[in-house]
Amino acid sequence: MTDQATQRGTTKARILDHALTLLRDSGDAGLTMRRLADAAQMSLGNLQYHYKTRDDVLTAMVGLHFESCIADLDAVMIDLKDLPVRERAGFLIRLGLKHGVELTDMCRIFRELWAISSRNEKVHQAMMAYYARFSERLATSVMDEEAVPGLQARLQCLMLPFLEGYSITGPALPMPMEDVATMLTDIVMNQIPEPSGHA
Amino acid sequence: MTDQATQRGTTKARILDHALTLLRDSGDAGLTMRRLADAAQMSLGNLQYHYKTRDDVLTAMVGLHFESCIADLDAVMIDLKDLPVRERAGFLIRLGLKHGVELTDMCRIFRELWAISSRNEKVHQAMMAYYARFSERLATSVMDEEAVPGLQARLQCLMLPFLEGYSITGPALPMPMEDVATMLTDIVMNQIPEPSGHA
DNA sequence: TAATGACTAGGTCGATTGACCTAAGCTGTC
DNA sequence: GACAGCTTAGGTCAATCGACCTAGTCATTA
Repeated sequence: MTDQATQRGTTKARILDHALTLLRDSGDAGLTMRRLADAAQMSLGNLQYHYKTRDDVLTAMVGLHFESCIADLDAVMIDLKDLPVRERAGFLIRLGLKHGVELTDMCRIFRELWAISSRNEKVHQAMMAYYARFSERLATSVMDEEAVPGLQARLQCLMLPFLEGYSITGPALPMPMEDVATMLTDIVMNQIPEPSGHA
Repeated sequence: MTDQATQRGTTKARILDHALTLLRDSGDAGLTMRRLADAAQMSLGNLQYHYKTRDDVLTAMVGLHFESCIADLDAVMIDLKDLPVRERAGFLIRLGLKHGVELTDMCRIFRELWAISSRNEKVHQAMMAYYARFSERLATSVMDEEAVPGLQARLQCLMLPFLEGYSITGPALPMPMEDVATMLTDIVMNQIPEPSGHA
């Protein structure tokens, strides 16, 4: 079962991978079982062997996408460990803001999921749980100790909404991304009562 | 043509109104010509008399929704004219944050439009133009004169992304809305070099 | 009176959908 | 060799879709 166990994971992952691509490119309505089977180069029957209904595909896909997002953040954090606080915050903020300017794949998928989540309680719960985990890691990757009570929570409430909102409204704003990044970094540093922060 | 002129506007508005409701409740895929005709209590033929294709409905709907959003803001601004800056900012921020907590109809529609806009250039352009107008009014309704060069732009880049992002991530954040409102109000006031700001 | 705009009620068309089904082939494990 | 898991290739089913069409009604306008 060694090969099969690998294949099992691979096939399902392949399906979900193509499902995400379809969702990104053609939206909720564009993600049909037939198109998905075509994209994943398998028969419809086989697709339905792995995922009985379209809804099963949807929920599994959400899980995969969130996991990969958090994994992305973890991967970046490794390189940032030893940087000073301001550098680290600035780097993470710039990374987040870029999604809006370039309209990342990840970003397109999130837009679809936001729409789906307002009509699908299961997806909505999954997204909120993901955002909670994600913003927590974001905050701790800026400051891993609690210098002031409630600092982590404040950083979460500051960065997560801003970054997500910028991914939608970024192109409509009157300042270049770099200036926005500096502004937000200043604001974040102002929350931290350290010699690194200014006035 | 007096009656007809009124009716013409009324009928189209009625169609778009029901279209927005359908979009909000059942998403992009749920908004079909037949369902729309049913919802608006008219024949499919008549609906197609007013809007030849589904795409015509979509684009017209986007325009209507944006106009009504800006009109909403204008209506609120009238009552806020004479309040002190901090009160005004706080009121507007709380108003914006509420959309996320309660998941307003307006908010649901925006989520659908975000998804559509990433696959429809026309809708995307319309949304960016709207956001630019909206954030401008938001900024001027906090501070109508430019106390410092670039202040308006900074307020726009601060408030719009945050409020829109909060409408998605709000329920996942570890602080109650009221505290987030206070934090954001403080940050906004810190941008304004006035005796009203602190520290 | 003739024309026009708004509207109803119905039908047709090809195309697509999700769900479900069957019969068969393949490849490892027990 | 039996069995389980994975896969293909096809089919059926009722339902829905957007677009297009026609024939007719009714009120207002010119």
